[in-house]
Amino acid sequence: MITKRMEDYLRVIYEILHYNGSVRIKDIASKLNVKPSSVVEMLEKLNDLGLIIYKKREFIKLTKKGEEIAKGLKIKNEFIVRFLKLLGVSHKTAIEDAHKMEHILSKETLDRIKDFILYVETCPKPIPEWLKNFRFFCKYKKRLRCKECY
Amino acid sequence: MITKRMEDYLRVIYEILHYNGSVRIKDIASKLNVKPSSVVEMLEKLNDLGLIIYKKREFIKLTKKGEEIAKGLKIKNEFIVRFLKLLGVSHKTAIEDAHKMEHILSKETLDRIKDFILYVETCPKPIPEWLKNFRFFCKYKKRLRCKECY
DNA sequence: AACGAATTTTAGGATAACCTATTTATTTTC
DNA sequence: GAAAATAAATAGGTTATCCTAAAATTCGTT
Repeated sequence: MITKRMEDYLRVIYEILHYNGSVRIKDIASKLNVKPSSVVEMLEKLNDLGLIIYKKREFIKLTKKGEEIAKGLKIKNEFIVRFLKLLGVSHKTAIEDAHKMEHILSKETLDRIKDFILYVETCPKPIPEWLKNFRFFCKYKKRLRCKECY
Repeated sequence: MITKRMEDYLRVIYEILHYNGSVRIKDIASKLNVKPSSVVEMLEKLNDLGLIIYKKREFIKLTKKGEEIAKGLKIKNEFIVRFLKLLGVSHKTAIEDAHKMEHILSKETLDRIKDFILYVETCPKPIPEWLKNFRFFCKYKKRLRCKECY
């Protein structure tokens, strides 16, 4: 069974790998705010589960399976961030909340989130009128007349 | 520090209390899919934190503080469920996902969710055109012309 | 009021995370 | 190339949550 925390580690390993070319234990530790010894412990588990290849004092690699999971999380995460930002959530908070949401949302909810993004982004206008009005509403708690529904 | 799991217990106690008038350990256990012995252990912790009043073989009561937390969770939960349903998520999934989301969402995201609900519900039409169109889009993956943006 | 069933409590363990302190290995610098 | 600095690994603990099995208590029925 892959736990939420294992997912966190996989995502972080994936990110560092793609940013740096290689992963060091202390980097994982600092990204996740844990001590290196905790990282080593988790690396052993992930290795035993066939999600990474970890041998003492050697470079860490993701296996096919591990990489797939990490990539899936990253994609999920990006959708959630985009969604929250459409909703008017700030960049910083969107990222924070997305990291928590990516572990727990059902496929169904995630599909609706994707649909929502696509719906907004396929609008002929750069930002749909209703979304502009919603943003205004968030800021001033006042509804603008909207052509469509009045 | 109140953990997510403590929050789960508080919410369940609150719900059973308002549904039944009194709470029994086995009911909490079955709602949370744990064994009664685990419940007892948690009740002791919640009691020590001043969130409930629990004495062996007596009725369980929520303290002021415990009740506030539980009520807060319930309200959060209800907002999230409403929001997910606006997005087209099914009732069952909305409830499941909301129970997970209620522990983790930031105030900011929750505020945007509340705004979204209010924005939709204060529309002069019972369902805004764009939302109707979005629902259609979810189902058929096809955009309807929308007056406002074309 | 007593017996059996249901419920609650206790005792003793398990697991997944985390930690600190220490040891071992590698890398850098003189 | 050896000492100092950095990084990684190990050993031994902690905490939150869960469990099973057994003991204690209460409840419901006769």
